[in-house]
Amino acid sequence: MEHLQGHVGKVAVTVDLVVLTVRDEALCALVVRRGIEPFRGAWALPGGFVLEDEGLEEAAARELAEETGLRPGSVHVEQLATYGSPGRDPRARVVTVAYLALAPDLPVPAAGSDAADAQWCPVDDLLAGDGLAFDHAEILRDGVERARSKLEYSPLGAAFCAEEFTVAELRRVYEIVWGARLDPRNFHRKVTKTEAFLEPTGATTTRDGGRPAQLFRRGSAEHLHPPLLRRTT
Amino acid sequence: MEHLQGHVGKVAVTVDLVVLTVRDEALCALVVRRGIEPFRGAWALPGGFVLEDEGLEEAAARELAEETGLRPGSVHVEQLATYGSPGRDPRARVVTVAYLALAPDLPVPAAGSDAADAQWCPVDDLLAGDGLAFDHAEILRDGVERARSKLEYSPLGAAFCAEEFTVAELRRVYEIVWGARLDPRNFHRKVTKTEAFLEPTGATTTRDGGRPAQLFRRGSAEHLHPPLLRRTT
DNA sequence: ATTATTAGCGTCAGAATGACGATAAGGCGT
DNA sequence: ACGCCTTATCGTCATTCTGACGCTAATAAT
Repeated sequence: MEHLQGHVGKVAVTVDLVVLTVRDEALCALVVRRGIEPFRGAWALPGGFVLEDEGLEEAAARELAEETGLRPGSVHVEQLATYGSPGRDPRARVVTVAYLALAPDLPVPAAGSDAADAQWCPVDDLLAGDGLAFDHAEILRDGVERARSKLEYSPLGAAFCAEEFTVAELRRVYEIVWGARLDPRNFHRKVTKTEAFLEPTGATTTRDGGRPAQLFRRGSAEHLHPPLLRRTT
Repeated sequence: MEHLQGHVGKVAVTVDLVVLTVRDEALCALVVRRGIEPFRGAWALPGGFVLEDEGLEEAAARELAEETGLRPGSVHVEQLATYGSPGRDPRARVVTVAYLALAPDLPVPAAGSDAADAQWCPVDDLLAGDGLAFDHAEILRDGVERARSKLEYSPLGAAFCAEEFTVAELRRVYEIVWGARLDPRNFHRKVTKTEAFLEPTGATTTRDGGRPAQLFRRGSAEHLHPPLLRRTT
């Protein structure tokens, strides 16, 4: 950190977004089709350059809005990690700061912007093949793993749900993100007994069929104590 | 991610290191005295520019070696977070990728390099005052919080210990990093009963006084199941 | 009304944890 | 050699948390 003269290479800095949602019984990520080389025609994570005088978080929020047109309040965004291998972009040295966003099932990506077409795609499909541009498969993998951990230690599973949701809807989120079945009764006990995890709205719904279920909002808790761990194996 | 032309500002990228160790009953961080403006004379986290054709992790490892002269094997290094507020460096736009390193109590920083003098300083002192350059107080705070969490969910407390250590030495690490007292008997039960947390060496030592204690090495576990949580409050 | 379906409560056994007693095995002073 | 101090390590017991699973409640469809 001693000299700022030009003998050190300046590099381009981008933000890339791992935007996850739960749709059609699958954990899905937002991907855009690349219109130019390299990786023309391949899927890529949405993202773009950090502008001058723009903070990283700010850039991520801007890209997210451009790409999805969602109201900022309803989406959880956090920094994921930074990727800067010299060869990750064949054109030039590019360091990218990846952000993880957890969103409820949104209408449809509002596209409209640069990216030809943006769409939700199951992460299992994206990670199974080799179709993602650059090192985006690695970034996506890290994002998915982070999301899985978040469900254990934080109440952020609710970020995948609508503003108001039932315990069963929240449980489906857990089951789909973790890829494991959970006992409905034990899950119900855990989330309702954990302080500040859920906040009852007083209303009920029958949209899941059967007996009416209470509707909840996200509680004020930041962390889960104790956590809700997957697999005791 | 569509055009790489020059209409986007290129920025300088640095790595900064939060190197933590446990010394003299306190959690300490490695800091260097700044020799030039801005913040001349203030303490700063060690760090430096990422060279061309150098990966981020690689740059962090290089800086760590330059600053401490330690054998790479004995130190745990992981990416912490990236900081890039437009105003964080008054001279120019600088994005820094912070790394967290957990080290055993090393002889003394080998200084020798650029940084005038490097030394260990208790994090409580560093965070109490306002003496850290740039946004390094925020970075350090994040690093300390990450370290505290790591102790809960991973066996990395051992990264603060020598190659071979006793249960009591490991417990002291927890107590100092968390700033809380732990019951020696319950701690002993937890760490010895958790699969692959510790690997017995067969040897014993009396360096802590009293009855000889078994020596252990870090086990192969990556995570703790179930975790070792602080405060049940 | 009957049935299907989901919500939500209750029970019980096993695991994990916190509090803490008791014993083991060294060093040390006398 | 002997007792004492210190720390290591094991054990007990009550409490809490979890997994497995039975049972009743409340609605929609028939």
